[in-house]
Amino acid sequence: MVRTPCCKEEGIKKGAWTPEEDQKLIDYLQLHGEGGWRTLPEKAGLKRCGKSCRLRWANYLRPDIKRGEFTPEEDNTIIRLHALKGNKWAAIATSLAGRTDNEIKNYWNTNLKKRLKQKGIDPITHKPINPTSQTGSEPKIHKLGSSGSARLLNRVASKYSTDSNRDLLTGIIIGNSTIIADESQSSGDVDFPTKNNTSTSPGFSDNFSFSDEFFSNEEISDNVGLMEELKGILSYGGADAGDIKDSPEVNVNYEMDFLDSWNEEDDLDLDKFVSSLDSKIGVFV
DNA sequence: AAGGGCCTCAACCGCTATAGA
DNA sequence: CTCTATAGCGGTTGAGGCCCT
Repeated sequence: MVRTPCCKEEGIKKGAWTPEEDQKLIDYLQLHGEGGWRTLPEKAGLKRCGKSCRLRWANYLRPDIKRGEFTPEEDNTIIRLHALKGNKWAAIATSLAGRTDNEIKNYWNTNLKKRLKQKGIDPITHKPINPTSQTGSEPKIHKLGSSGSARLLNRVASKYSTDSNRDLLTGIIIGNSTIIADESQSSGDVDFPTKNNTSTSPGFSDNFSFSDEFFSNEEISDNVGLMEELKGILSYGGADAGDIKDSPEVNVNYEMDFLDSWNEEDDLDLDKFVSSLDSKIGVFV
């Protein structure tokens, strides 16, 4: 059975939209609101199919659409969410205000995917393609400035790195450009990168890090960067449980609130925070 | 200047999901 | 329950611009 084409009528225009057509569509939608796409073209005086009108509006003409280059923060969000959700562009777009799924998809295919490959990261799995064979200039490695913060990240990572979501979390960590460093601890079954996890390991080498375009050394080593990382990890692992199979039963709302209310001027007692999280989760090494 | 190759991104296609009759 | 219309999604295409030779 042959599917009926969406724009089968004679005289239906295809291809690039003209400014005049755009204006007609805008005028109509401002007057009547969205919806009724099937009958919209005729009412608006457009020789287009309804689907084409809807897409033009959704991807280009909507007033809340943000145009222009993606920021490093947006890059990072896309990478992290792609590690989490895969090619679910519409789902990813909900986390980027003013960006459309189409725009994100294009940006991923033309920029981010390539950038990941250049860094030796598989853009599908978000894992290193071949960490032992990387050559060329040594990438700069971001190291966390505090052993406490490293320990915290490592613990949070370990907690959420069960078999089902380990790859996912690996992507999140990689996306954050961080070598989770804590030479004093090992997570046992979990092969998360550590300072001592060298190129002989099937995991990560010290050569493996992300581009400075995503986080500067300063951002990573200071508390602002750390807070963002923690929020990201906690929200993926805890608050957004529906996205992760076998997600922990641990409620991390308090920690999320703590991170939300924390500001740059505050002194951060990481050991205390670690203890708080540790006592709640309590399953780490 | 020309033209060939590459890149970007708006637009399209085909499919699924959902709502309502 | 079935059918139809519509909305939404992800993959793909192709026009146009840019760059290199």
